Amino acid sequence: MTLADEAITWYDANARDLAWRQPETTPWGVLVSEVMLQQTPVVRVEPAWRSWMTRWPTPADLAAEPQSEAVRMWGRLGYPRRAMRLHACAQAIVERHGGTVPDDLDQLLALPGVGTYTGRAVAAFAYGQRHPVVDTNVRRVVSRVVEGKPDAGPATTAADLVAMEELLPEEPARAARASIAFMELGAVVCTARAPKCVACPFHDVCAWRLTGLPLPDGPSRKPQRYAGTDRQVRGLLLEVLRQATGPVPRQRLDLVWTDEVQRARALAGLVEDGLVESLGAEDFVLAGDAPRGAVNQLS
DNA sequence: AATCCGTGGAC
DNA sequence: TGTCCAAGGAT
Repeated sequence: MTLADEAITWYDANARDLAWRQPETTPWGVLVSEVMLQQTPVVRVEPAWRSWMTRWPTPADLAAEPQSEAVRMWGRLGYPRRAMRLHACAQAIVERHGGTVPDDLDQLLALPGVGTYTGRAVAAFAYGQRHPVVDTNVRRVVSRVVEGKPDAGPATTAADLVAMEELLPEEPARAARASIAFMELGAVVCTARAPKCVACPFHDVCAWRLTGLPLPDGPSRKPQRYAGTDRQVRGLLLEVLRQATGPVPRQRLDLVWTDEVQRARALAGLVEDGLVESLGAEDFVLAGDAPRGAVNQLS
């Protein structure tokens, strides 16, 4: 039995029954799930995915609505520009691909918000193709089991893709299943903290365990701060704009954060990023909410 | 390559 | 409480 075979056997018996894993899920449904799962936990994605797919069952359904509706529907999943890009992605799918999610990896990678992980995930999980799919879970599992290291590097590298490719079975559908199995293993057993080695199918072959579960060496990389950052201020501003049904006066936005300089910088950033539009200089809306022709192009 | 980009739950 | 981290992407 290869590692992939072991992983698949384990997955067949232990896979979570997630909404987007139902056989009737469309490639669009897979794509939406993958974008939502970028840095957001499964438990928070499930209800959002159901609502999203009910409202916009196809790319054309989403593409026909303003971006602001996508950002509102996104709610508090975090990183709202993912919603913006998913909306742009739906429009690109309609324009370039006649409303069908492409099955070609290069075409997938050309879509807004679709990077190395997401493009491969859609090609493999929606279309059953044989591509290595490497996310944080896969990197951690391979790092521990194969390399004996407690943690993987911070981002997917070309070397990671090659290493994973060599672990995959030849048959495409089975390769895709191996990838989802490695991911699931990393998500529920070989977790970042407190891994459940007793429940792991690699218990007896894991290089990390066989060398005594060594701790990470060297300084860990800097934790990302959140409190007090522009990201927090942007989040507060956007929350107000999501709730609003009409233009929001600047004075209302002034209430969310006392530091005027930082507040102004955060708001300008949201406009720069295309999440917010200004109406005149004193009113703001979620981008897409503005009546046609009402947007002040300069500020 | 390093940083930025939201949010909430577990410890 | 503060820290860590959760199916990344873009620049």
